[in-house]
Amino acid sequence: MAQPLFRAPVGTRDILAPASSRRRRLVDVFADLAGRSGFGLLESPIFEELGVFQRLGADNDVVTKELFEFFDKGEPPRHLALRPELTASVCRAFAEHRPTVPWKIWYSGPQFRYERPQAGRYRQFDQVGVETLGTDDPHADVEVVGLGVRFYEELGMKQVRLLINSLGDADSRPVYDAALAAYLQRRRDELSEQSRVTLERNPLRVLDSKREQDRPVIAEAPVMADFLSGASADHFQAVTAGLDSLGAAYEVSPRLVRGLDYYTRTTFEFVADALDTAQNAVGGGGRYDGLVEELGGPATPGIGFALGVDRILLACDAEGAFSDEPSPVDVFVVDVAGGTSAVMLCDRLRRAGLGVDRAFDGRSMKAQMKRADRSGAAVAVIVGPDEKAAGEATVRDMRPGGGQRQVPEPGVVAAVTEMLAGAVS
RNA sequence: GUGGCCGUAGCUCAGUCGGUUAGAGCGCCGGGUUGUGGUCCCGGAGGUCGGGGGUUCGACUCCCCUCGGUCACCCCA
Repeated sequence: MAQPLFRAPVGTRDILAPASSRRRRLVDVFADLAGRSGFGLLESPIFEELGVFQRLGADNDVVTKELFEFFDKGEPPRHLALRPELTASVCRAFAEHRPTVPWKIWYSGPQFRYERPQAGRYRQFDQVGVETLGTDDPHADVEVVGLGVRFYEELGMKQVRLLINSLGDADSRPVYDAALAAYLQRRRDELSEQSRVTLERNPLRVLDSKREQDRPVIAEAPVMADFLSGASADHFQAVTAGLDSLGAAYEVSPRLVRGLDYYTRTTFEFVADALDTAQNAVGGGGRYDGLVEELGGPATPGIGFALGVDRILLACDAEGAFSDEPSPVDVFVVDVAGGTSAVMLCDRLRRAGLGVDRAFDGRSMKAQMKRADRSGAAVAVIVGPDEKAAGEATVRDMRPGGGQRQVPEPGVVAAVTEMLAGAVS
């Protein structure tokens, strides 16, 4: 093949129409839902000072191995990184601006992680998300989680499961961590080699292992639920009770720990059962009560989630939800009389608010009609030498069995509008 | 970062034990008498067989390297 000189970098890709408009519609659905729920849009930089992300956890792959880092031309150079996620940026923005609480924001946009691509995983990927900062009211948890549930519903997805757990607070978590570490150490020999390494770095993460060998050990591991402080247990209870009142189905998943280290108390994940790939988590989030403080702000509780746009779309494909919308083109203008009429008619029809397209290069009538057909337009406006001479245009119904009529040029918009309003399949 | 599989037209693929001008479907372009799409028919354009090296009289076919894709691990949305 003729070798292109360049191609999209590994793990990135061009998204062409109509897939691109479908993505945009998905974000629109989310934006609408978040907006109606009192969340305002936060637009934050695509890159931040490296330190912002390093607060996510020193032994986390996302910040240790997967960061796109670079230096700018400052003197001295600033150490920057493309954002691997957005919660840290949100907390940084909160610490910087000190908005009145509760601060409820939503976001969408690309994020970057230097990983090997695979199904549902890209180096540049898109997420939508919400965050509520400044309150640890369990009802805020319910609002956030419930928003996620309703979003999938609005997309028409049916095979999404909500997994939820509590990781405990600053009082209970260390006790559990110690108990878990002790337990895992005791059965260390039964663990996979990988998990033994993980055990040294972060015992909690061992629970995340997908390796068959680790299953028995994980199955019998102590669960956080037994170590929750009274306050944490009450909080979790209130959250699940709230979800019950929403009629939102969920599964308490004692071993759900999630990847980022900053999570406390409520953690949750949305799993798409329609996806038979390894990457079947279409969203996840939780509470991060210490993160703002980590970033130099006032002690501020927070909760939020991020949903993976790419994976959601994959899951939608798998279960046949949120399909492509029909063509945005209502009318196609065919001009075989020099083309000047098309220039004018397209403009006039577009100004009337209609979706209008046309052909170029003075193609034959047959060719232009074919284009009109492919465009999905319900109506074609045809101008040939006869119409041109008479100062008229033919308005043709492209739908099966549709007829056509010739109208004076000034009446084209009205005739088209009328035809579009008429019997539609 | 590690491993498996794959790499032939824009897309999806076929290509016999290595043997002449590398094929199909879809898409694209044109045509099927004088101005009309969708079905049908005819024709056409389009490929240095991912790239490089090697083996051979001869490589799309075999070997090595490399790049890319894909899937899994890891990690995560």
